[in-house]
Amino acid sequence: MSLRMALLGLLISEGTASGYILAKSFSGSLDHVWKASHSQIYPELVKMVDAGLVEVSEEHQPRGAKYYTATAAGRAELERWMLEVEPARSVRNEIALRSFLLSLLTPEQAIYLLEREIEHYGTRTEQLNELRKALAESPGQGFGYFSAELGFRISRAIYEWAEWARSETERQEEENTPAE
Amino acid sequence: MSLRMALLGLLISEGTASGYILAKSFSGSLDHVWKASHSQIYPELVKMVDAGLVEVSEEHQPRGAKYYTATAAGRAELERWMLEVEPARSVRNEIALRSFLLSLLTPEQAIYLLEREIEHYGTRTEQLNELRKALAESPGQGFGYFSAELGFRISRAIYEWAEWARSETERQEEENTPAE
DNA sequence: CTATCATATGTAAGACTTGACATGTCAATG
DNA sequence: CATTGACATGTCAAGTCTTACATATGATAG
Repeated sequence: MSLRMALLGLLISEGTASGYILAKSFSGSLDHVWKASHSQIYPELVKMVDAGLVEVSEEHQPRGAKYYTATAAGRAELERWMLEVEPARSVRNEIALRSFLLSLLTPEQAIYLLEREIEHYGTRTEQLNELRKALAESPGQGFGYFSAELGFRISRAIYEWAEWARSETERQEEENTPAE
Repeated sequence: MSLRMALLGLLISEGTASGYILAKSFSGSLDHVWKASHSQIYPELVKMVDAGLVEVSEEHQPRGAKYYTATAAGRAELERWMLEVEPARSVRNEIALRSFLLSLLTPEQAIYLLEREIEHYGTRTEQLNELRKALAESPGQGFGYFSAELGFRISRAIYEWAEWARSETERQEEENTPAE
C-alpha cells in the first residue's frame, strides 16, 4: 500500500510522469524514506490503472514511454490513506539490529564496525544537510522539505549514536586492560 | 538473513530458548529494532537446524516446547556476518514516507497528523529512555544496551522533528491568513 | 466446574521486495 | 560507423513478511 501511495504522491507533485521518471524520483527525493526499483514500479502502475487511481495521459511514441496522471479518485484515496489509515510504525533497521549484536564481538571488532558507520553516516548526514538547506530556500517548500529534514535528523542521530558507542567501547576496553 | 542473525544473537545471549521465548524476546528487546512474529520464527528455526546453525537441546514434554541452542557453526556464522557482510542500510519508514506527502494536505490536516505523531513518539521516547537507563545500570551491559540507546536517540529525533514540523506549519498558516 | 488467559507450535495464502534476465531506442563520442 | 551510456519498459524466480487459520495444554479466577 505504501508504494502505491508514494507513487500517487509523486504523480500529484509532478503532475504527470512515466514509470521511468518515477523510478528516478524515488532515488532522488525518496531514497532516504522509501526504496523502490523499476521492477516494482511498472507492475504497480498497471494495477493502479486497473484500480482507477491513475490514467495514461499520453504515450510518447519515440521510445514508448507512457505518462501517467493521478485521477480524482487517486487523489481522494491518498487523502483518505493519510488521514484515516493508522500508520505502520514497525521498524526494520539492520543497523539497529547489528547494534544489538555488537556485544558479541571483541571491543576491537566493535570499534572497527562503529568506525565504518561513523564514516557512512557522517557523509550521509552532510548530504542530507545540504539537501534540506536547498529545499528550505526553494519557493513553495512543498515536497521533500519535511522529509529531508526528518532524514537529516535521523541520520544525525545514528551518527551521534555511533560516536557515543565507540567512545563507550573504548572506555570499557581501558577499564579491562589497566596499566600494563 | 537478518531474521536468522537476530535469532542466532538472541540464542547466544540467552544460552538456550524455545521459539516461543524467542518470539517474546523479540517483542521485548528487539521491538524497536526488528520485528518478527512466531509464524516466521518457527519455520526459520527448523531451517537453521537443517543448516547446522542451531540444535534442539531439550524437549519439555508437558507442552511440547523445543529448546534450541546455537552451535559453534552458528556462532562462527554470526561473527562472519557481522564483520564481513556489508550491512543493508536501506530505509523503509512509513512515517518518513508520510512526511514526504504532508504537503498534499491542508495545514489543519497536517497539524492533526503531526500531533498524533508527537503523542506517539513522546510516549515511545520516554519508554526507551527508561529502558536505556535501566540497562546502563545493569551489570555487564551486554545485549540491548547499545540498541536501546540507538532506539532512544532515533525516537527522540522523530519526536523533535514532529514538533518542529508542527510549528513550521503553524508559521506558514499564519503567513497565509494575515489579521482578519 | 467452567471460562479465560498465557503457554506453545505450527500451516498456508497472499502480498511485498530484490536481483537477474531480457529487449530495444536515441544521442554523443571517437 | 561502432561503441557506449542514458532512456524506456517489462518479466520472472526466489526470498521475505503479514495475516489469518488451526490446535492443544496448564493455571487461575469466579
